[in-house]
Amino acid sequence: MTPEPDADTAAKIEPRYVSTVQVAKAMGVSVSTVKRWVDDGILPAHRTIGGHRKLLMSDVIRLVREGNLPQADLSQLVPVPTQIDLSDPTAIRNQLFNALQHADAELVRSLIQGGYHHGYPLEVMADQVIGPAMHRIGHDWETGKIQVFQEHRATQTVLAALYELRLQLRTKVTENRPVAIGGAPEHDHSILPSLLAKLVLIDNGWDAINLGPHTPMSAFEAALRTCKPRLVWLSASHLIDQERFLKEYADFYRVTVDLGVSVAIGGSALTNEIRCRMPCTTFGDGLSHLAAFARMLHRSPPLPRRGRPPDESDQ
Amino acid sequence: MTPEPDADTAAKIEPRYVSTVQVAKAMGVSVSTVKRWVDDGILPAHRTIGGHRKLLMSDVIRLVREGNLPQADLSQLVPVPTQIDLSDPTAIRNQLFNALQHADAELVRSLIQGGYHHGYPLEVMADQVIGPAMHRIGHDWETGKIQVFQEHRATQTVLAALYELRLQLRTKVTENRPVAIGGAPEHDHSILPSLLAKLVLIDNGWDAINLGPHTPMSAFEAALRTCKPRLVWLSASHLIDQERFLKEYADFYRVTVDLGVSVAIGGSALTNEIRCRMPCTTFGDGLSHLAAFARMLHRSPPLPRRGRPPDESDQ
DNA sequence: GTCGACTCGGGTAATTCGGGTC
DNA sequence: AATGTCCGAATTACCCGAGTCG
Repeated sequence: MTPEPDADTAAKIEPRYVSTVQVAKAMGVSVSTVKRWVDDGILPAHRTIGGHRKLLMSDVIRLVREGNLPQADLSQLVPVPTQIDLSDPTAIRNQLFNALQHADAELVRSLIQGGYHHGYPLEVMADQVIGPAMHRIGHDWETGKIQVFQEHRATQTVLAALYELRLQLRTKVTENRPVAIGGAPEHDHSILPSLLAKLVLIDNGWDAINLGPHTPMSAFEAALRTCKPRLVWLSASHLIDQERFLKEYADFYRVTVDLGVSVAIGGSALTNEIRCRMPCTTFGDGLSHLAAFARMLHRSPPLPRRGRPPDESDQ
Repeated sequence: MTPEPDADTAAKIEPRYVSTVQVAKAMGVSVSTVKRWVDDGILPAHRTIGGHRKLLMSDVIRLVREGNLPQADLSQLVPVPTQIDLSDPTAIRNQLFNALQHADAELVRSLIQGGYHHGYPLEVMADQVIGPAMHRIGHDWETGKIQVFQEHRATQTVLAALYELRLQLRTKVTENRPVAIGGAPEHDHSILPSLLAKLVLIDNGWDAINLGPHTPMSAFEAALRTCKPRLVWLSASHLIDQERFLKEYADFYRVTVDLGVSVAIGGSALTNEIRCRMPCTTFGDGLSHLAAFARMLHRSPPLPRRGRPPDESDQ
């Protein structure tokens, strides 16, 4: 894995270098083999001062094409077999929107995975690419520009691409990943926001359990007691009965305080009016907030449980 | 305590490539035979620079399932870490149920993929393993034995495993695959049945488009006209307003007849009483029916369109 | 400056290749 | 005609202490 391509700024990407291990995995051979190929001059490589090999992606691609490994898993290295523009999130978003309109699943996959592997953090992909594209799809549907089935098909296409991307996230070897639980509230049947939240958390070193859409607050509460998470996310895109939701949420939040669990809420359904009535640890307009909060929390000790002073043995 | 997950979480990259010896062992033939098959073009393979053959797993799976080789056990190729019993679907189902109860995602993945690669067709896995296991989860939830969130978590776990399995299906060459479209009707929010139908169709050589849950019949109709499928599947697990559904379905069915599209319906919500009132090309109690019907249809010419004799220019 | 993760070497063991033969 | 087996040579994979990276 690349040693943390930090997530603050993601707008500038240079010619991308990869390590021997990455190439080995992509081509299905061992690291020793890649090193030997480099040493034998088959595969050009630059060296760092300390002697580490740094391979230019284009060189790897060339070897893969000239050699006979066309279907090597270059999705980790070369997201784009065709010509797509990854220069900035807005460009990706527009291409994604078009690809979704034309139901080009292959292109959707390339754009989402390409953007991620190109260096954009997952939360940026979610907030600035996938979210807006899907929102525009939804808008065009409401205004009659596209049909219902196209919206459904687009959702399914993105879903498939995201589950494929999930397999490529950097799952750090460091065990003891803190647990997070989340989902969408009752009567909210949107799938993507909560799945994206899960992926973002996984990408940030968490062990995220997604309860999926249409999950009543009572179920969150039960999951809380069973799974002992440090964080709960709630992604609300549609609310049927606001008052009832707020009431149940209030009960739920009391439990999280008792258990010392942080609560992160978000979603387009949470208007200013509503969020003012929702106590929580953090609110975010997008998954970038969630990611930042999760990173912060990951380095902090658990919240103290109410009614019990912090134990000396903590920390 | 935690249900004892496997030693180190399988953060390892799925071996997309396998060697000739691995294939030979899995298929019960000798290495030379595999090499000859590769050289004769029967089995596609790529070579490393040094000349070693690297076989793509999906190619192997495809060969095994097309040419019906005896006792090919591809589960040897799939890393099955723990000792699991693949001897018969019932055993897998029970293990799957337990794994879902304990939220052992890794084991769920191994069971589903292991069963498929062990030789059970996808429709068998769906009808005799996944379906019953999820049904039992649902039953235990209704009777209060397990909690809501466990049911949700189980669904999400299976979902992830299925999307991963999807990448291993014989999605080989783009050889004029006939198009199928399907989904769940309005107010039916179950995800798995329709996804399983999609996977079964893909595995049987179709190009399946899943519109997902909660899709109104009008959307099916629009998709029909746009995508020109040869087959439509409708998976109904929950019906809110039966009469309205039947009425809208009747309208929809008329369109399918006009367009010469076959209609396959199924799902636990379609009781005898209801199905008697639903005209369709075929009804199935499970995906085995759908698979058989799809295979039959794949070898047949398209249905004639009503009111117009088959045109020579039809493709 | 500490630290964990990654990479480099190089040596050795294990696979795989190709061809020829049963 | 199709497989299975045996061989030396070439290729690849595994191992591990030391050094590098961020």
